[in-house]
Amino acid sequence: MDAKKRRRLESADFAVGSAAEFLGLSAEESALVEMRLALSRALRERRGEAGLTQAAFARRIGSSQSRVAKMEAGDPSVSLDLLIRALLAVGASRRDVGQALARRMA
Amino acid sequence: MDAKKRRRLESADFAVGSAAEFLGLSAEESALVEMRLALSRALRERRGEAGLTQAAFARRIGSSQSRVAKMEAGDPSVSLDLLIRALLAVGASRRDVGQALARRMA
DNA sequence: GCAAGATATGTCGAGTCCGACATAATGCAA
DNA sequence: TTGCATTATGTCGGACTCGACATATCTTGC
Repeated sequence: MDAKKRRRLESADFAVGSAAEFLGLSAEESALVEMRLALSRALRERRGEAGLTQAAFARRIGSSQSRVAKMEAGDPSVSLDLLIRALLAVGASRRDVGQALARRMA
Repeated sequence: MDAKKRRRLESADFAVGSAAEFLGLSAEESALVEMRLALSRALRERRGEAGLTQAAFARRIGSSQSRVAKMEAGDPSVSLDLLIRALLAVGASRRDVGQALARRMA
């Protein structure tokens, strides 16, 4: 997989416009990045609504505060797997995850 | 994460009824298994429609026939990450992935 | 029933991702 | 400001997933 080689990309802020084109990402690569960001946002929202701190949430899912911070930051060291597990842990359904994953930027 | 310890579960066939309850999986765990299976099915469908053998598809995405077989079998050694990348590689959109992931068994 | 193509299963070294820890930055009430 | 809670960033050892290879088990046409 070609994407593998270019893995450690900055997760980017999208401060103005799509950073994807700027960085020369393929359609597949940018779809992956967008998915990660979309799930990140969903996770932060849900954790907030649940009134949990990152540390409290980390304890609840058997992880650490730093990793939760990275999840929510869309850090490239965080897999979609982990994000999805975390979402399920805050009560998201399979359907919720599917929607979150497909949702476009605000 | 508690799921971690019980990781290497058989991916199960669901020959009759939900194997999830039988195996004593938590809601979260079975949601993950179901997602993996749902993506597996979507991948096999799309590859079929594209008229590709597992080997041909593997070459196309820079992987191996055996791993593609495992992807389609819902093997626990295959991450959701990989399945999603594979789906994108056969032309699925982010939306397609979201739908596939949420779709219930036939 | 055989052969050949396709798919499935088992294993392994290499590289990735995870939780943990340390520490820095940010926020926010007193 | 100062102090305390929360969130962000950097780094590691070890667990996990990857592609690859070997081999076994289907399929399908003959």
